[in-house]
Amino acid sequence: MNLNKAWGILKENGFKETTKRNQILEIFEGDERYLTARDILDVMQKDYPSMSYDTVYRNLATFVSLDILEATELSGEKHFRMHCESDHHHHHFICMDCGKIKEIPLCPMDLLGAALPAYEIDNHKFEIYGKCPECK
Amino acid sequence: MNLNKAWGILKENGFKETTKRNQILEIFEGDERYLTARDILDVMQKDYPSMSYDTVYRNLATFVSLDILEATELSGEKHFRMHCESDHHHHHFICMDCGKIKEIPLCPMDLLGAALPAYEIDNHKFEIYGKCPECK
DNA sequence: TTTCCAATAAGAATGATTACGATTTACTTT
DNA sequence: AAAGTAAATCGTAATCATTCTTATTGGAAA
Repeated sequence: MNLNKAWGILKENGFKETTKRNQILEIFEGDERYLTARDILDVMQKDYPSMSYDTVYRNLATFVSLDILEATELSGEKHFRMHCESDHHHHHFICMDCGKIKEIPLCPMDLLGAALPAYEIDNHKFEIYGKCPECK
Repeated sequence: MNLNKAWGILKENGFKETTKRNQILEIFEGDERYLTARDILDVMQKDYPSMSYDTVYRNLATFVSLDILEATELSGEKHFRMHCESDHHHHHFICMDCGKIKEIPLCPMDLLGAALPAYEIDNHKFEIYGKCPECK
């Protein structure tokens, strides 16, 4: 996901182009790690000392709802990153040192198939945690 | 996991037998759902109006560290339940309505095998969320 | 340019969790 | 059984992430 595509989605859905919104997206475009709301605020406040948490959280929620960002909960805190470009469903290895991810092309749900008849499956989470080759 | 086994582990590790601790364990023994710290406190305060959060959280952390309870984070809150009896590694389907679980006997990590060479894998999470047959 | 409504700022509120000094309790030793 | 000791608990306050509220600002349409 890049800035242009993100703005396309936002415009399609009637969201206004604001400087704050743009800078939040720029931060994510330039960082492949999972970031917290605080991470974003810290960067933003260098340029906008009056930046508020509310603006960060509100926009992060907007971006996630439009599939511009993807979110996961790591050690009790919500983390965000640009939504993957790859069009097919996949999962992530997450480096707990640097926060970078590696795509895992397969999904365990494929194998489960009809292993859970009578169950309504709404969602699933599969994540692998550890250290990437660079951090090891 | 039952009360006796839990107390065996606790005694082995030098923990004292207290009434509060015992009642927390009894609650988990009698409930197969994932419960929050608040759930525990609410039940306990009927018998012990002075019960404090500190006691709940401290004991939950103790129990998890001794593998008496297992924990997971559901919609931003830590949830706990008795550690499964089954000796082999498995995962869970979790009903988001009633909180009950169903064991999934297979683990996606088996398939990944050597798909992540050079990566240090410390941990993984695989959970399926939805509605169980009773709640559907 | 003016107007309208979304977007933001500022700060208070909330909810979960942790921390801490004072007190009580369980277990050990006498 | 009584006393000693360290663990466990209480009561309360602090902290952290997140959300809410109200007034103000800013983007874009008329």
